[in-house]
Amino acid sequence: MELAVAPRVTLATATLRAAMTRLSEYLLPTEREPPADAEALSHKLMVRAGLVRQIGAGLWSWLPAGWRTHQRVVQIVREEMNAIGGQEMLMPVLHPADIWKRSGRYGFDEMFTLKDRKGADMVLAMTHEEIVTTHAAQVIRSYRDLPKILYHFQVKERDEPRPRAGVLRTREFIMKDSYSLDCDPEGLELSYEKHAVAYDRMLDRSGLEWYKVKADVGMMGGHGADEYMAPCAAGENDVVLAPGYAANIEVASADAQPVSLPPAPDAPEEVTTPGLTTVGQVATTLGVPSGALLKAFPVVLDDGSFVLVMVRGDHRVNEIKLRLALQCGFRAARADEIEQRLGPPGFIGPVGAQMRILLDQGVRTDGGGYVVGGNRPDIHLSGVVPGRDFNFETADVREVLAGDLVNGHAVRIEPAIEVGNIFKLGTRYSEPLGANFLTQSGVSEPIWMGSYGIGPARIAAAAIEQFADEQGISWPRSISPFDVHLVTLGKAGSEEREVSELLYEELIAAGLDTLYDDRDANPGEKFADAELLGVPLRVTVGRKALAAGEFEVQLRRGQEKASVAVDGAVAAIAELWRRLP
RNA sequence: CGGGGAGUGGCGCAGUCUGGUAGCGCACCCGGCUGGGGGCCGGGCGGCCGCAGGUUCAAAUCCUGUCUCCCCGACCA
Repeated sequence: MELAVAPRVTLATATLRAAMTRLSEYLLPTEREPPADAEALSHKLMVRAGLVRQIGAGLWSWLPAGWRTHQRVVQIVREEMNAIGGQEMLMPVLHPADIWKRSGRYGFDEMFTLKDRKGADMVLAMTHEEIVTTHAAQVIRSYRDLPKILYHFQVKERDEPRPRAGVLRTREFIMKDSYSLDCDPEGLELSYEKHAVAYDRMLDRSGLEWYKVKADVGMMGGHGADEYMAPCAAGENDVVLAPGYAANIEVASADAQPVSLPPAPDAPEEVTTPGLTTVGQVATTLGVPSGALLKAFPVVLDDGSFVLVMVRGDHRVNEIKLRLALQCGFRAARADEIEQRLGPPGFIGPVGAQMRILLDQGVRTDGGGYVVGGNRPDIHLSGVVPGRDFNFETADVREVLAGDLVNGHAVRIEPAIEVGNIFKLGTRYSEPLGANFLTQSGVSEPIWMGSYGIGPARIAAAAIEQFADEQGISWPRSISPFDVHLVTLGKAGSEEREVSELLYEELIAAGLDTLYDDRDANPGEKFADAELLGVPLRVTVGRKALAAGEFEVQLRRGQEKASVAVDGAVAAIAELWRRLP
């Protein structure tokens, strides 16, 4: 049996080729059962498929096959960063604490800190804004030195309160973080847009389903942020989606679904509600929808003043949106404070309240009476009309619900994992760290910065979450640890085995990354392992097909089977590979 | 940080209540059979039962302390 010499195919990942990948020699410790404590699908499958192993809470080692996937994602990210003019560098993980003290970001609970032998405070990198900015301060002198996009792939250390779901939320992980340095807001805008383009391409190339959503800037500070979300069951965030709209639920805004209100009488009426302290209880007892109630959420601002936040009974206050609306930090009022300022918790309301009242914009103010707490034990008021019975300011502070409307379309809400984010930092770091440059007119100004992160491990895990089936992982071809999983069914010395050896060499020569299952194992075990690992193409060399002059090929996704003629097999396999998702 | 659960061989577990010197399945090693969906037979290796202290003639088992891990929530630059 002779194999036709295949034309050499050029593949994007050609530079990553590794030589010997015979399963008989390869470290791929597959397990039949998932770890008992694993919950998330990707966690179970990554361990079962031999991709990763845990060494402590939120601390994971990448085994050879898992690392291949990680590195493939890294390479995609690198290529797209380079394509927008990014310059790859490397900054340390261990930092002098002083730099973080100067930027005002020292002492977070999530920050790992330590002392060196001289007793100097050190920190482990949570991110690298402080470090790049320090370098920029040292090195950037003039507008002629700008703009720049600098990036690296480096370990981040975060003492997460609760690591979870395998590789999805860890205390140590590799992130590609890039930083743009510009002269002015316009320059930053351009760098930000370049990153948006690069991120779109990275995620498309990685084969993921993903959304770009509007996001909270959080404690990064700055002027604007988008997040890249991969929908999956193990996701930690909820994204709100409608045609032409995508936002993190933390900042999402939509029109509330209407609720029918009873007509309001001329004045509020007292109703007795003994012991009824929840919206559900009151609504049921009074026979009105819970949306016809107003819920009071008293908060104490950082300046000590009280604000009574009111949302519809079927809505929830979104604390991030509330913080944005208040432009101020706050905490929920304590029971004793509520008692003192308003009335018994469970019966508080806006009528007669001597404080600022913030009414969510989902509340109708065009007539119709609401039920509110009466600020006295066992008393509610019905027929309350905002504006008539109490004064208020309006703000959008409620959490969006599935079915709410954006541009007339009902939104849906999906769990998703954040795989990347882009932030406009502005001068948040350049000012405190003195990263200034001289403008054309000789004036010293702070550099305008942006910061952009993406997590290869999360991309890998999200891909598993999105495409796995009963049998195991089903990789998108661009980030699969291998291109082809070659299974020989022949015993040592058989014809199948000899042909497999030749085919293996030819596949590699053709530029296809091939894992060769040359173990002396039963077919069932080989197939089960192949499906668990999830390489997109499986080529099987078996006696019957070989006698017919064919190899069997199975596409992992959908498990569709096909045959290729032994003559020209490599070219045919390469062609199949090219057409994979 | 609040709530819940768990630490026994590489993985999954039983044994703990009722103390007597550790067991099962898979994996692994050796030999043989089988050879298209985790197959079969025989023979083996491997664990100071998370750690420390205590009670006892005797502790995986009872007591005290401690460490670790997981899940839900809070948190999440």
